[in-house]
Amino acid sequence: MNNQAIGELSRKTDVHIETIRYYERKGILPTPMRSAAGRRIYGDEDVRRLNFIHKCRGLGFSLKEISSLLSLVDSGEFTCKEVHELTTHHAAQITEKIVNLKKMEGVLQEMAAQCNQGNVPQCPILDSLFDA
Amino acid sequence: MNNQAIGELSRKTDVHIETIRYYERKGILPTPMRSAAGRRIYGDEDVRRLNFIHKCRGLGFSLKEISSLLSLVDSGEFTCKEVHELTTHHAAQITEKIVNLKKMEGVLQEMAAQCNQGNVPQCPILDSLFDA
DNA sequence: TATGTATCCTGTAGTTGCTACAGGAGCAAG
DNA sequence: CTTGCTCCTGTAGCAACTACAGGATACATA
Repeated sequence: MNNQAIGELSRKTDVHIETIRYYERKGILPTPMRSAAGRRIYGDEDVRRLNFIHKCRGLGFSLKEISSLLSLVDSGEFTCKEVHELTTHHAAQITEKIVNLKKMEGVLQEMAAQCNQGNVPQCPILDSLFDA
Repeated sequence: MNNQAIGELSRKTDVHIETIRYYERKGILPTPMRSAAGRRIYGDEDVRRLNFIHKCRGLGFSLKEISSLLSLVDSGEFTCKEVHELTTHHAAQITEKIVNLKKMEGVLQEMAAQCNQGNVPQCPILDSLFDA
């Protein structure tokens, strides 16, 4: 189909209408054709591209990173190596986030374990948070 | 010390001056006394409170959550049980984040492993991202 | 006393990735 | 012809800051 309104694109890709327009403003989706009345008209290529963006977002890529990937694709001059680098770099960032969150998790669990959950206004969790 | 300027509070707590003023605007730090010339004056209690906030932020608590904790403390009517609940709830959220990030990490590593990193304009990573 | 520079003030705008209107216009069916 | 859905633009809000601009004050040194 090459004559889809924004609502249909939205349903097909599971991306909110306002998010689609946002992506357009941000230059990550191309400015589409318009109907006589000024409504956006999309084709299958847009579905494909938006699915790509959606999938990347789901993997935690920033819009900037997605832009880079799409620029590579659009230029047609990408190499597999470049894409691999962007991907592994991103994976490393995620790994780092995981490490940090695990540290937090550990501290929180440790604090919670100190606590007898009593009904008294005294709490080892707060104590340890207030200790500089 | 009970006559500290914002810069000193900042140095003691490792919180940026503008962040301190931001916390004040947000109502998470009390509006401080002012000098004759209108400069903020802080005491040791502020150092303690800001350290608490800073530590909580480092553990991934939102300002809203920190507000709740501080309200409990300020009211003096908290129980250890309440604090324990807030803490374990937050820990559970972090655990969830970790789970999600690990999924992402797995997918990314899998994709990257598919790739031979060649110098050709063809890439299994992109292929799998474009496939809906 | 003059001067320099460090610190402080307010207020506003930018960041990221959206989401949520308000207020208006078009389209399709009964 | 009217009802209700979809679409349009433009603006403002969220979190949690950060980064100025443009001005006032404080303190040390010459």
